[in-house]
Amino acid sequence: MSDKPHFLQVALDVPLLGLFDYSIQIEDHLIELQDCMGRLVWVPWGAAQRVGVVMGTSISSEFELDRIKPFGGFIPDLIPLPASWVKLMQFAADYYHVPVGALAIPVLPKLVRTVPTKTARPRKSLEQRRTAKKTLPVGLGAAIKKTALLNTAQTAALNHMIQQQGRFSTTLLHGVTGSGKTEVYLQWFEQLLTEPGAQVLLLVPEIGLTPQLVDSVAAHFVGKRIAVLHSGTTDASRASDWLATLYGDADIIVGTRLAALTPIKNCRGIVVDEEHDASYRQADGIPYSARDLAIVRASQLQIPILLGSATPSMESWHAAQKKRYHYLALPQRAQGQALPAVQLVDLRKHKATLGFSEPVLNAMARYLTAKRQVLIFVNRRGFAPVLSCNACDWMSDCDACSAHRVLHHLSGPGVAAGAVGGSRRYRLICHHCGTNRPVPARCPNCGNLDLAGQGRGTQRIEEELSARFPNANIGRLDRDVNSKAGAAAAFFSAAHSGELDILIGTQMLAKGHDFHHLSLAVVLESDQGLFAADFRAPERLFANLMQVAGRVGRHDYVADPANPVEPVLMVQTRYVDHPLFQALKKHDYAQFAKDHLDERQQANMPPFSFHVLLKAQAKVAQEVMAWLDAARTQAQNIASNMAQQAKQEGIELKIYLPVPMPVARVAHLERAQLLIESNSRSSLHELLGIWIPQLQTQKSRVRWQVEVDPLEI
DNA sequence: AGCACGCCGACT
DNA sequence: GTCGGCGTGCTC
Repeated sequence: MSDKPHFLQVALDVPLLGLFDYSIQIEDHLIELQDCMGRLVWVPWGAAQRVGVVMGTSISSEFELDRIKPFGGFIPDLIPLPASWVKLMQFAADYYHVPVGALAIPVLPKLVRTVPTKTARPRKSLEQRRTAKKTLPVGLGAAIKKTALLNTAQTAALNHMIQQQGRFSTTLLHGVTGSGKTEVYLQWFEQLLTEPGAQVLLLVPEIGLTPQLVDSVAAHFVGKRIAVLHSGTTDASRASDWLATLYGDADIIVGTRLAALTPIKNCRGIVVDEEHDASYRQADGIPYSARDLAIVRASQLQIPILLGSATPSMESWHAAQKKRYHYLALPQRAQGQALPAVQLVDLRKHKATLGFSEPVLNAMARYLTAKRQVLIFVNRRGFAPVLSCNACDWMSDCDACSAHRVLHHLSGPGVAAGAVGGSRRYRLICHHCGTNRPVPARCPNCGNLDLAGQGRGTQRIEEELSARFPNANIGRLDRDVNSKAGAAAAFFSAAHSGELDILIGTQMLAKGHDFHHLSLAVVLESDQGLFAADFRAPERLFANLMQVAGRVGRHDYVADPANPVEPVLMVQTRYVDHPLFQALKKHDYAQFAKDHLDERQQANMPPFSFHVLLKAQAKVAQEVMAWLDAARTQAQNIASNMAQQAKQEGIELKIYLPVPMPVARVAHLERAQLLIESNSRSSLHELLGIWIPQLQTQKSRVRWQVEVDPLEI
């Protein structure tokens, strides 16, 4: 045999770009070098051991040979991850300019990315985990299965998707809430799954909030095996569902953003539900867009992908207008129900007391009397956004962040009467760093006893409404409720059974759920979305409002002349004439999108340009700004070197001045950012390819991160 | 990011 | 006398 050297190029979850070479004695492992591709390995890393993925193999290395260590071993009982997956990861790493391992490793189940040691052998081998759980959640049986009849638009959409089979295409399915997008997904999947060994991928924003979608999948697919992938499952079930996906044991894979990166044996079609949803992008850790990577994946695999939304992202809408995506509309609700009427309540004419205007209160009373549910949409959790002193200018500022600490009720409902100051029933919590403090008995600044919460959040609305409507059964859903085990489920079950009369909640209440008893939805305030600094704020506001509208009156509404309680969405605003609200009134997404895209084009904003954001943080603000200034100079130099050829092609690179982030200080760290805008995506990437390595070589206390296609700027 | 090594304050 | 603070430097 040969004694030629052999090397594995391994991706590790470390903040260093590139792959790491390790030597391997292939004879010892009875393996051909090329068969190592995609395998999970463990390797020595400094003093520790880590799990990595083999992204490449070689018989030579650029690294100093005497510093190359032998790799530790293969993760046992595991087939290699597919070549198509390796390719996807490589693309994603190049595109987002991040280490491959930083993307690929964290999405592996913990039980798979554990270094096997002699002392702590895993309790079960991966092979046992894969085979033991033969019964993935399987379709629930013939009694439940009913294939709904499709209306004309749904049938057209389904036929279109079936025609795409076996080639890459992106289709935008634009349908209002209740228009039956899910049924199109399911019947399309059913077609795809008739091919032996085929698998399909369904991406959803947040599984916990869309259990009804998962239920309909289970109900629809009798005898099919479903894998569910999201961060909320136990390690064991995450591992077995992941393995089922990799080995082709699962037919349908339903998951959140991380499922976009999961290895799948034979994926034949992808659906991204609610494609506009920010949770596909929002990141703790590496910022990537699961929706965009799903499209890349489809293109690499030459399979069709379907993006569904009632309020498509401006990017997708624009792509559909430019015919890069197919466009399909489901213009009506599947059962022909009307969309709720939208009433704008002019806050300049109707003064709001405790947040509620007279017309809204009257309507609430009327709907409650008629035994219909009422939903109140509030965009702040907690009791009051800030506690302040009535005698001086003290406010409950967080000492670690440039933000107020939010006044929170400690425990559930129960009206907390009396003074807030010193009460043990309240806490001050910073929503940025999480610090949690008691409420001072007196003003820390002047000693005054009169401390009061300013503004209102979900908890205060709940309390005030229970005083106004003492006979109403009120339930609340926000992140605080959702974080308590079982609390969200209890809320939804009470809401669905009709036990609750008033539902109060933040965004998460507007997602996915179908409330049969609900006829009135109220949005208390939304105007900050109209004039926010973030250019995407109107898009988010419109999507939220449409989503709230979609909760209302989705079920058979029987007109009763004695009780006129038709489905209604009421929005309180000071800007009734704003085009956004006028479009909302007509449920006219296309009108909103046109207006808003025109604005984007005027301002040269995405999707008419591309963004890259350099974010930096350190303890001292000047240090951050100085570092960003230096980084900016470097970027300008790189850009001017690129400029000559670029100019001929009309390429522009605009490097903005660094600015502090909207919340400048979080957890004692000062944060600022630098935006680069270009009409050429490839020029931005060329710039990053030179810039990032330069930034990495200079050592500094400043922590930084580059974000490609940032969602918020 | 971890994790070591390294040189200065309040404790059994 | 040492436990431990986190600054700095390295990882194929």
